[in-house]
Amino acid sequence: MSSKPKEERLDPRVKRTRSLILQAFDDLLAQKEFETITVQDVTDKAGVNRATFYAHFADKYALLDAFISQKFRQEIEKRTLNACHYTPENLKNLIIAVCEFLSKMHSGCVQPHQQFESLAEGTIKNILFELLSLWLKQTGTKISTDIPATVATWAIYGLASHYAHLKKRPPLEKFVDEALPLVAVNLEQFA
Amino acid sequence: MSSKPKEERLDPRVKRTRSLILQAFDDLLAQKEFETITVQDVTDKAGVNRATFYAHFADKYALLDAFISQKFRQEIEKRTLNACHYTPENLKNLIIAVCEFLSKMHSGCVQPHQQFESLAEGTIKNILFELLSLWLKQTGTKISTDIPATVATWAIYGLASHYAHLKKRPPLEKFVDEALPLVAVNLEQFA
DNA sequence: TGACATTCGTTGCTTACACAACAGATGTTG
DNA sequence: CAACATCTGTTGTGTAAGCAACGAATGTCA
Repeated sequence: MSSKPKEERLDPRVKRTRSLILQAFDDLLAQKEFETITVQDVTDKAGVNRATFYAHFADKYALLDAFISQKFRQEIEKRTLNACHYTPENLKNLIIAVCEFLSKMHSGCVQPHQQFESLAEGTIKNILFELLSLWLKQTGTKISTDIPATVATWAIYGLASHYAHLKKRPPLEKFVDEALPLVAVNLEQFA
Repeated sequence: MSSKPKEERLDPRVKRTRSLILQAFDDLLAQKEFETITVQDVTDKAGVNRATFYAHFADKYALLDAFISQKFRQEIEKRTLNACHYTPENLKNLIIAVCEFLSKMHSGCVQPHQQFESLAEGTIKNILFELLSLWLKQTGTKISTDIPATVATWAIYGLASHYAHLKKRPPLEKFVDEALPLVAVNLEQFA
Protein backbone atom coordinates (compact mmCIF):
# COMPACT_ATOMS: atom_id res chain seq x y z
CA MET A 1 0.00 0.00 0.00
CA SER A 2 1.22 3.46 -0.83
CA SER A 3 0.98 6.47 1.43
CA LYS A 4 -2.51 7.64 2.31
CA PRO A 5 -2.11 11.27 3.27
CA LYS A 6 -5.80 11.86 3.75
CA GLU A 7 -5.46 13.39 7.16
CA GLU A 8 -2.20 12.14 8.62
CA ARG A 9 0.58 14.30 7.24
CA LEU A 10 -1.00 17.66 7.73
CA ASP A 11 0.83 20.90 8.39
CA PRO A 12 1.43 21.02 12.16
CA ARG A 13 0.00 24.51 12.27
CA VAL A 14 -3.27 23.29 10.80
CA LYS A 15 -3.60 20.43 13.24
CA ARG A 16 -2.74 22.75 16.10
CA THR A 17 -5.20 25.45 15.13
CA ARG A 18 -8.06 23.03 14.55
CA SER A 19 -7.31 21.36 17.82
CA LEU A 20 -7.25 24.65 19.71
CA ILE A 21 -10.55 25.73 18.22
CA LEU A 22 -12.28 22.43 18.89
CA GLN A 23 -11.00 22.33 22.45
CA ALA A 24 -12.12 25.89 23.11
CA PHE A 25 -15.54 25.06 21.68
CA ASP A 26 -15.73 22.00 23.90
CA ASP A 27 -14.96 24.10 26.97
CA LEU A 28 -17.48 26.75 26.03
CA LEU A 29 -20.23 24.22 25.39
CA ALA A 30 -19.80 23.06 28.97
CA GLN A 31 -20.74 26.48 30.30
CA LYS A 32 -22.90 28.17 27.67
CA GLU A 33 -25.58 27.22 25.22
CA PHE A 34 -24.60 26.75 21.61
CA GLU A 35 -26.82 29.60 20.43
CA THR A 36 -25.15 32.12 22.70
CA ILE A 37 -21.61 31.22 21.69
CA THR A 38 -20.10 33.62 19.16
CA VAL A 39 -17.22 32.95 16.84
CA GLN A 40 -15.32 35.58 18.77
CA ASP A 41 -15.86 33.68 22.01
CA VAL A 42 -14.34 30.59 20.48
CA THR A 43 -11.33 32.30 18.93
CA ASP A 44 -10.64 34.31 22.07
CA LYS A 45 -10.52 31.22 24.20
CA ALA A 46 -8.51 29.36 21.59
CA GLY A 47 -6.01 32.19 21.27
CA VAL A 48 -6.54 32.25 17.54
CA ASN A 49 -7.47 35.09 15.25
CA ARG A 50 -11.07 35.29 14.13
CA ALA A 51 -10.09 35.43 10.47
CA THR A 52 -8.19 32.18 10.97
CA PHE A 53 -11.38 30.53 12.17
CA TYR A 54 -13.00 31.16 8.80
CA ALA A 55 -10.03 29.55 7.08
CA HIS A 56 -11.01 26.30 8.78
CA PHE A 57 -14.77 26.44 9.20
CA ALA A 58 -17.48 28.07 7.14
CA ASP A 59 -19.35 29.19 10.25
CA LYS A 60 -20.12 28.03 13.75
CA TYR A 61 -22.48 25.37 12.48
CA ALA A 62 -19.64 23.81 10.52
CA LEU A 63 -17.68 23.86 13.73
CA LEU A 64 -20.47 22.12 15.58
CA ASP A 65 -20.57 19.56 12.81
CA ALA A 66 -16.84 18.91 13.06
CA PHE A 67 -17.11 18.78 16.82
CA ILE A 68 -19.84 16.17 16.89
CA SER A 69 -18.12 14.24 14.15
CA GLN A 70 -14.89 14.16 16.13
CA LYS A 71 -16.55 13.11 19.36
CA PHE A 72 -18.57 10.39 17.70
CA ARG A 73 -15.57 9.00 15.82
CA GLN A 74 -13.67 8.89 19.09
CA GLU A 75 -16.51 6.87 20.59
CA ILE A 76 -16.29 4.44 17.66
CA GLU A 77 -12.52 4.14 17.85
CA LYS A 78 -12.59 3.63 21.61
CA ARG A 79 -14.52 0.44 20.95
CA THR A 80 -12.30 -0.50 17.98
CA LEU A 81 -15.32 -0.59 15.71
CA ASN A 82 -13.55 1.47 13.08
CA ALA A 83 -11.35 -1.32 11.74
CA CYS A 84 -13.41 -4.47 11.73
CA HIS A 85 -16.13 -6.20 9.75
CA TYR A 86 -19.78 -7.13 10.14
CA THR A 87 -20.78 -9.52 12.88
CA PRO A 88 -23.88 -9.46 15.06
CA GLU A 89 -21.57 -8.83 18.02
CA ASN A 90 -20.00 -5.79 16.41
CA LEU A 91 -23.41 -4.55 15.40
CA LYS A 92 -24.56 -4.82 18.99
CA ASN A 93 -21.59 -2.80 20.19
CA LEU A 94 -22.23 -0.21 17.54
CA ILE A 95 -25.82 0.22 18.65
CA ILE A 96 -24.64 0.53 22.23
CA ALA A 97 -22.13 3.17 21.18
CA VAL A 98 -24.76 5.29 19.47
CA CYS A 99 -27.19 4.95 22.36
CA GLU A 100 -24.59 6.03 24.86
CA PHE A 101 -23.41 8.88 22.69
CA LEU A 102 -26.86 10.35 22.24
CA SER A 103 -27.66 9.81 25.90
CA LYS A 104 -24.50 11.64 26.88
CA MET A 105 -25.37 14.49 24.53
CA HIS A 106 -28.75 14.91 26.13
CA SER A 107 -27.50 14.99 29.67
CA GLY A 108 -24.39 17.00 28.83
CA CYS A 109 -26.05 19.92 27.10
CA VAL A 110 -27.90 22.51 29.08
CA GLN A 111 -30.91 22.15 26.84
CA PRO A 112 -31.47 19.81 23.93
CA HIS A 113 -32.01 22.28 21.10
CA GLN A 114 -33.77 21.30 17.95
CA GLN A 115 -31.18 22.96 15.73
CA PHE A 116 -28.42 21.22 17.57
CA GLU A 117 -30.10 17.86 17.40
CA SER A 118 -31.00 17.87 13.75
CA LEU A 119 -27.47 18.82 12.79
CA ALA A 120 -26.10 16.07 14.98
CA GLU A 121 -28.47 13.61 13.41
CA GLY A 122 -27.18 14.22 9.91
CA THR A 123 -23.58 14.12 10.99
CA ILE A 124 -23.90 10.89 12.92
CA LYS A 125 -25.95 9.14 10.27
CA ASN A 126 -23.31 9.97 7.67
CA ILE A 127 -20.64 8.35 9.78
CA LEU A 128 -22.84 5.38 10.51
CA PHE A 129 -23.58 4.84 6.83
CA GLU A 130 -19.91 5.13 5.94
CA LEU A 131 -18.94 2.64 8.61
CA LEU A 132 -21.67 0.10 7.82
CA SER A 133 -20.88 0.28 4.11
CA LEU A 134 -17.28 -0.52 4.93
CA TRP A 135 -18.29 -3.44 7.11
CA LEU A 136 -20.55 -4.93 4.46
CA LYS A 137 -18.13 -4.46 1.60
CA GLN A 138 -15.45 -6.28 3.52
CA THR A 139 -17.54 -9.43 3.36
CA GLY A 140 -16.63 -9.57 -0.30
CA THR A 141 -20.25 -9.66 -1.35
CA LYS A 142 -21.32 -8.77 -4.84
CA ILE A 143 -24.61 -7.35 -3.67
CA SER A 144 -24.92 -3.57 -3.48
CA THR A 145 -24.50 -2.45 0.10
CA ASP A 146 -26.28 0.88 -0.18
CA ILE A 147 -29.79 -0.28 0.60
CA PRO A 148 -28.97 -2.50 3.57
CA ALA A 149 -26.55 0.09 4.98
CA THR A 150 -29.16 2.81 4.66
CA VAL A 151 -31.83 0.79 6.40
CA ALA A 152 -29.49 -0.19 9.20
CA THR A 153 -28.25 3.38 9.61
CA TRP A 154 -31.71 4.81 10.04
CA ALA A 155 -32.82 1.97 12.26
CA ILE A 156 -29.85 2.29 14.55
CA TYR A 157 -30.12 6.04 14.81
CA GLY A 158 -33.83 5.80 15.41
CA LEU A 159 -33.35 3.27 18.16
CA ALA A 160 -30.66 5.33 19.85
CA SER A 161 -32.68 8.53 19.60
CA HIS A 162 -35.69 6.77 21.07
CA TYR A 163 -33.60 5.40 23.89
CA ALA A 164 -31.98 8.74 24.67
CA HIS A 165 -35.36 10.47 24.84
CA LEU A 166 -36.91 7.98 27.24
CA LYS A 167 -37.76 9.54 30.56
CA LYS A 168 -36.86 6.38 32.42
CA ARG A 169 -34.21 4.55 30.44
CA PRO A 170 -34.11 0.78 30.91
CA PRO A 171 -30.72 -0.92 31.26
CA LEU A 172 -28.92 -0.50 27.96
CA GLU A 173 -28.07 -4.21 27.66
CA LYS A 174 -31.69 -5.17 27.94
CA PHE A 175 -32.83 -2.55 25.47
CA VAL A 176 -30.23 -3.50 22.87
CA ASP A 177 -30.76 -7.25 23.21
CA GLU A 178 -34.37 -6.67 22.41
CA ALA A 179 -33.72 -4.39 19.47
CA LEU A 180 -30.71 -6.08 17.92
CA PRO A 181 -32.53 -8.89 16.04
CA LEU A 182 -34.72 -6.38 14.23
CA VAL A 183 -31.69 -4.69 12.77
CA ALA A 184 -29.63 -7.83 12.27
CA VAL A 185 -32.28 -9.50 10.19
CA ASN A 186 -31.66 -7.02 7.40
CA LEU A 187 -27.98 -7.81 7.38
CA GLU A 188 -28.16 -11.58 7.70
CA GLN A 189 -26.87 -12.13 4.21
CA PHE A 190 -23.55 -10.56 5.21
CA ALA A 191 -22.98 -12.55 8.37
CA MET B 1 1.62 55.50 32.79
CA SER B 2 1.45 54.61 29.15
CA SER B 3 1.23 51.11 27.74
CA LYS B 4 4.06 48.80 28.67
CA PRO B 5 4.13 46.21 25.94
CA LYS B 6 7.28 44.57 27.22
CA GLU B 7 5.82 41.07 27.13
CA GLU B 8 2.06 41.42 27.26
CA ARG B 9 0.88 42.08 23.73
CA LEU B 10 2.95 39.55 21.92
CA ASP B 11 1.99 37.80 18.71
CA PRO B 12 -0.14 34.81 19.75
CA ARG B 13 1.97 32.57 17.57
CA VAL B 14 5.08 33.55 19.49
CA LYS B 15 3.50 32.95 22.87
CA ARG B 16 2.13 29.63 21.66
CA THR B 17 5.42 28.40 20.25
CA ARG B 18 7.46 29.44 23.26
CA SER B 19 4.93 27.82 25.53
CA LEU B 20 4.98 24.56 23.56
CA ILE B 21 8.76 24.41 23.60
CA LEU B 22 9.05 25.17 27.30
CA GLN B 23 6.38 22.63 28.18
CA ALA B 24 8.06 19.96 26.07
CA PHE B 25 11.38 20.74 27.70
CA ASP B 26 9.77 20.47 31.12
CA ASP B 27 8.36 17.05 30.27
CA LEU B 28 11.67 15.83 28.89
CA LEU B 29 13.61 17.03 31.93
CA ALA B 30 11.38 14.81 34.04
CA GLN B 31 12.57 11.71 32.24
CA LYS B 32 16.02 12.47 30.81
CA GLU B 33 19.11 14.33 31.83
CA PHE B 34 19.67 17.76 30.38
CA GLU B 35 22.88 16.71 28.61
CA THR B 36 21.16 13.91 26.71
CA ILE B 37 18.30 16.06 25.47
CA THR B 38 18.72 17.22 21.87
CA VAL B 39 17.05 20.16 20.22
CA GLN B 40 15.32 17.66 17.99
CA ASP B 41 13.87 15.88 21.01
CA VAL B 42 12.38 19.11 22.24
CA THR B 43 10.92 20.21 18.92
CA ASP B 44 9.53 16.75 18.19
CA LYS B 45 7.68 16.66 21.47
CA ALA B 46 6.55 20.25 21.07
CA GLY B 47 5.27 19.63 17.55
CA VAL B 48 7.34 22.52 16.31
CA ASN B 49 9.89 22.71 13.53
CA ARG B 50 13.54 22.62 14.55
CA ALA B 51 14.30 25.77 12.60
CA THR B 52 11.58 27.53 14.57
CA PHE B 53 13.37 26.65 17.77
CA TYR B 54 16.37 28.68 16.69
CA ALA B 55 14.13 31.65 15.99
CA HIS B 56 13.36 31.72 19.71
CA PHE B 57 16.45 30.39 21.46
CA ALA B 58 20.12 30.56 20.55
CA ASP B 59 20.69 26.99 21.68
CA LYS B 60 19.54 24.56 24.32
CA TYR B 61 21.37 26.45 27.04
CA ALA B 62 19.35 29.53 26.28
CA LEU B 63 16.28 27.34 26.58
CA LEU B 64 17.42 26.09 29.95
CA ASP B 65 17.97 29.67 30.99
CA ALA B 66 14.48 30.69 29.93
CA PHE B 67 13.06 27.61 31.61
CA ILE B 68 14.66 28.30 34.97
CA SER B 69 13.78 31.95 34.67
CA GLN B 70 10.14 31.12 34.04
CA LYS B 71 9.91 28.64 36.89
CA PHE B 72 11.56 30.97 39.34
CA ARG B 73 9.39 33.90 38.37
CA GLN B 74 6.33 31.72 38.88
CA GLU B 75 7.56 30.90 42.36
CA ILE B 76 7.89 34.63 43.07
CA GLU B 77 4.49 35.47 41.67
CA LYS B 78 2.84 32.64 43.54
CA ARG B 79 3.84 34.40 46.75
CA THR B 80 2.85 37.82 45.34
CA LEU B 81 6.37 39.08 45.90
CA ASN B 82 6.54 40.56 42.42
CA ALA B 83 4.38 43.59 43.15
CA CYS B 84 5.23 44.81 46.61
CA HIS B 85 7.89 46.75 48.47
CA TYR B 86 10.59 46.12 51.01
CA THR B 87 9.64 44.88 54.45
CA PRO B 88 11.44 42.36 56.63
CA GLU B 89 8.40 40.10 56.25
CA ASN B 90 8.60 40.19 52.46
CA LEU B 91 12.33 39.62 52.63
CA LYS B 92 11.75 36.56 54.75
CA ASN B 93 9.29 35.16 52.26
CA LEU B 94 11.70 35.85 49.45
CA ILE B 95 14.46 33.91 51.16
CA ILE B 96 12.05 31.06 51.76
CA ALA B 97 11.08 31.11 48.10
CA VAL B 98 14.68 30.83 46.93
CA CYS B 99 15.46 28.08 49.42
CA GLU B 100 12.50 26.03 48.34
CA PHE B 101 13.21 26.60 44.68
CA LEU B 102 16.80 25.43 44.90
CA SER B 103 15.82 22.52 47.12
CA LYS B 104 13.22 21.46 44.61
CA MET B 105 15.76 21.70 41.80
CA HIS B 106 18.14 19.42 43.62
CA SER B 107 15.61 16.74 44.36
CA GLY B 108 13.81 17.09 41.04
CA CYS B 109 16.74 16.64 38.71
CA VAL B 110 18.21 13.24 38.16
CA GLN B 111 21.66 14.54 38.94
CA PRO B 112 22.71 18.01 39.97
CA HIS B 113 25.06 18.91 37.14
CA GLN B 114 27.63 21.62 37.54
CA GLN B 115 26.82 23.16 34.17
CA PHE B 116 23.15 23.17 35.06
CA GLU B 117 23.73 24.73 38.45
CA SER B 118 26.05 27.52 37.45
CA LEU B 119 23.68 28.59 34.72
CA ALA B 120 20.80 28.56 37.16
CA GLU B 121 22.81 30.64 39.59
CA GLY B 122 23.33 33.47 37.15
CA THR B 123 19.74 33.43 36.02
CA ILE B 124 18.29 33.48 39.50
CA LYS B 125 20.64 36.14 40.80
CA ASN B 126 19.68 38.41 37.94
CA ILE B 127 16.04 38.11 38.84
CA LEU B 128 16.76 38.59 42.52
CA PHE B 129 18.74 41.74 41.85
CA GLU B 130 16.07 43.13 39.61
CA LEU B 131 13.39 42.44 42.20
CA LEU B 132 15.32 43.83 45.15
CA SER B 133 16.22 46.96 43.22
CA LEU B 134 12.54 47.50 42.55
CA TRP B 135 11.67 47.02 46.21
CA LEU B 136 14.27 49.47 47.38
CA LYS B 137 13.48 52.11 44.80
CA GLN B 138 9.83 52.05 45.80
CA THR B 139 10.79 53.39 49.22
CA GLY B 140 11.47 56.67 47.49
CA THR B 141 14.99 56.80 48.78
CA LYS B 142 17.63 58.99 47.22
CA ILE B 143 20.41 56.54 48.01
CA SER B 144 21.70 54.36 45.20
CA THR B 145 20.17 50.91 45.50
CA ASP B 146 22.80 49.01 43.52
CA ILE B 147 25.19 48.19 46.35
CA PRO B 148 22.60 47.08 48.92
CA ALA B 149 20.71 45.11 46.30
CA THR B 150 23.87 43.38 45.18
CA VAL B 151 24.87 42.42 48.69
CA ALA B 152 21.41 41.12 49.48
CA THR B 153 21.21 39.20 46.23
CA TRP B 154 24.45 37.34 46.81
CA ALA B 155 23.67 36.75 50.45
CA ILE B 156 20.24 35.33 49.72
CA TYR B 157 21.45 33.11 46.95
CA GLY B 158 24.35 31.92 49.07
CA LEU B 159 22.05 31.07 51.94
CA ALA B 160 19.65 29.20 49.72
CA SER B 161 22.41 27.30 47.99
CA HIS B 162 23.89 26.35 51.33
CA TYR B 163 20.52 25.19 52.60
CA ALA B 164 19.77 23.17 49.47
CA HIS B 165 23.11 21.36 49.67
CA LEU B 166 22.70 20.35 53.31
CA LYS B 167 22.52 16.60 53.75
CA LYS B 168 20.04 16.95 56.57
CA ARG B 169 18.06 20.11 56.08
CA PRO B 170 16.68 21.72 59.22
CA PRO B 171 13.13 23.06 59.18
CA LEU B 172 13.06 25.95 56.75
CA GLU B 173 11.37 28.31 59.20
CA LYS B 174 14.11 27.81 61.75
CA PHE B 175 16.87 28.24 59.20
CA VAL B 176 15.43 31.43 57.79
CA ASP B 177 14.66 32.99 61.16
CA GLU B 178 18.29 32.56 62.02
CA ALA B 179 19.61 33.93 58.77
CA LEU B 180 17.16 36.75 58.16
CA PRO B 181 18.67 39.37 60.50
CA LEU B 182 22.05 39.08 58.79
CA VAL B 183 20.51 40.07 55.49
CA ALA B 184 18.04 42.56 56.88
CA VAL B 185 20.69 44.59 58.61
CA ASN B 186 22.03 45.71 55.26
CA LEU B 187 18.62 46.93 54.20
CA GLU B 188 17.55 48.60 57.45
CA GLN B 189 17.72 52.06 55.94
CA PHE B 190 14.91 51.13 53.54
CA ALA B 191 12.54 49.69 56.14
C1' DT C 1 43.01 6.05 9.33
C1' DG C 2 38.64 6.60 6.60
C1' DA C 3 33.68 5.73 6.11
C1' DC C 4 29.44 6.45 8.33
C1' DA C 5 25.95 8.54 11.40
C1' DT C 6 24.20 12.43 14.57
C1' DT C 7 23.56 16.70 15.86
C1' DC C 8 24.02 21.35 15.14
C1' DG C 9 23.05 26.01 13.35
C1' DT C 10 21.69 28.34 9.11
C1' DT C 11 19.43 29.35 4.62
C1' DG C 12 15.72 30.24 0.76
C1' DC C 13 11.32 29.49 -0.20
C1' DT C 14 6.33 28.37 0.80
C1' DT C 15 2.33 28.39 3.60
C1' DA C 16 -0.53 29.51 7.65
C1' DC C 17 -1.68 32.82 10.82
C1' DA C 18 -2.26 37.70 12.91
C1' DC C 19 -4.17 42.01 12.42
C1' DA C 20 -6.84 45.88 11.06
C1' DA C 21 -10.35 47.36 8.42
C1' DC C 22 -14.44 46.82 5.78
C1' DA C 23 -19.48 46.39 4.47
C1' DG C 24 -23.55 44.04 5.60
C1' DA C 25 -26.93 41.98 8.83
C1' DT C 26 -29.29 42.03 13.15
C1' DG C 27 -30.71 43.91 17.26
C1' DT C 28 -31.21 47.16 20.88
C1' DT C 29 -32.52 51.84 22.88
C1' DG C 30 -34.34 56.46 23.09
C1' DC D 1 -37.47 56.58 13.00
C1' DA D 2 -32.39 57.32 13.61
C1' DA D 3 -28.32 56.28 16.41
C1' DC D 4 -25.80 52.98 18.30
C1' DA D 5 -23.86 48.46 19.24
C1' DT D 6 -22.69 43.70 18.18
C1' DC D 7 -21.77 39.96 15.31
C1' DT D 8 -20.77 38.29 10.83
C1' DG D 9 -17.95 37.02 6.84
C1' DT D 10 -14.30 38.88 3.81
C1' DT D 11 -10.05 41.26 2.20
C1' DG D 12 -5.05 43.03 1.86
C1' DT D 13 -0.78 43.09 3.94
C1' DG D 14 3.00 41.83 7.25
C1' DT D 15 5.10 38.25 9.90
C1' DA D 16 5.84 33.61 12.14
C1' DA D 17 6.30 28.92 11.29
C1' DG D 18 7.00 24.75 8.25
C1' DC D 19 10.09 22.37 5.35
C1' DA D 20 14.02 20.65 2.81
C1' DA D 21 18.62 21.12 2.26
C1' DC D 22 23.20 22.51 3.37
C1' DG D 23 28.05 22.60 5.47
C1' DA D 24 30.30 21.96 9.65
C1' DA D 25 31.38 19.79 14.01
C1' DT D 26 31.41 15.72 16.70
C1' DG D 27 31.23 11.00 17.59
C1' DT D 28 31.42 5.75 16.40
C1' DC D 29 32.99 1.87 14.48
C1' DA D 30 35.81 -1.01 11.42
